Amino acid sequence: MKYSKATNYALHTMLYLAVTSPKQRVGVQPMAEKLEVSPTYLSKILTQLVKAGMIESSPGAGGGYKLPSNWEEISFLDIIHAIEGPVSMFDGCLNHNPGCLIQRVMDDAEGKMEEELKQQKISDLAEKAPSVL
Amino acid sequence: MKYSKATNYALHTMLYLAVTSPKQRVGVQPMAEKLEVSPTYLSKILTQLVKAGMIESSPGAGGGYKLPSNWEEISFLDIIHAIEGPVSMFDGCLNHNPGCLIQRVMDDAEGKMEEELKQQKISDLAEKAPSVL
DNA sequence: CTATTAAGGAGTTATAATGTCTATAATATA
DNA sequence: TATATTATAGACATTATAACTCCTTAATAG
Ligand code: SF4
Ligand code: SF4
Repeated sequence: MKYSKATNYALHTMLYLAVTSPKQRVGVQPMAEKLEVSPTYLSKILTQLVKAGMIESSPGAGGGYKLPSNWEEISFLDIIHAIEGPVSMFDGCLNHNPGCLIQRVMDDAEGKMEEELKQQKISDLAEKAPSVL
Repeated sequence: MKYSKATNYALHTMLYLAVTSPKQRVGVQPMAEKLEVSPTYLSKILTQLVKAGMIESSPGAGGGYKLPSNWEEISFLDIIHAIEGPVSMFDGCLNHNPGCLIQRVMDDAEGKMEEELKQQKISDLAEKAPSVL
């Protein structure tokens, strides 16, 4: 029951982009250095974020990543879901009882957490901590 | 980012005990059959629960497990912590900034979930769904 | 055309979860 | 006391997943 390092990297790169360049493009290398992770591995995570619409990419010289136009709406939950997938954290139900209580309690609790993560926008953090990285 | 099967088993055995025998002792075998898991593996999980004070055990003939006297106070969170440990789900902080915001947001969100899990008692489920297993 | 950068796929390694086996300890009962 | 029963413990094996590497391909700017 731990968030993966990939999620950690994703959150940090998003914050990095929000702080340093809402408009300019940034390549993998500088971010990989900051996070102390290999560029190739971080690249995979960034590709996942692109597919989820969290960032935009362009190849070639002068290319790199940048935030999309709606970046101020992006929440922690969006980023986490982009990496971890939207699946439920608990799926121990054998379905021998429709509307079971164990499953419902767990889902409800997870819902509370997601509610909070949905309200936390990456743009808020960029304002409050402009030099966090 | 998924709860382990062990946590699933733990929750189910606790509910089993709460429903079938708040006072009588139950061995591993019947529970292992219900959950379709090997008795030896379930045994380890039960031992963890014993050490955490979630259940009480006695060896020998006629032995087995039973709930402690304060069983009505036991919450989902207690059981989950007994298995998963009390550690934070997110620890991606390199500590290069005291009171960082990413870590705080994640911890706050986790706190919301735990708050909910703390309020959900296993005894409530036993009342509401007496024949769930 | 060439340098630069992202994307994709196949593989490897590391780590943790899951499960098995065997031996030991404790208890009730005959 | 002797025996059957049950939990506990540790070492081990297996499996699943995360984490990471390497190499190739595609796209773009100049
Ligand atoms: S969560 Fe409920 S319905 Fe699902 S397997 Fe467990 S007891 Fe049965
Ligand atoms: S969570 Fe904040 S302080 Fe910790 S490593 Fe990330 S940016 Fe730095």
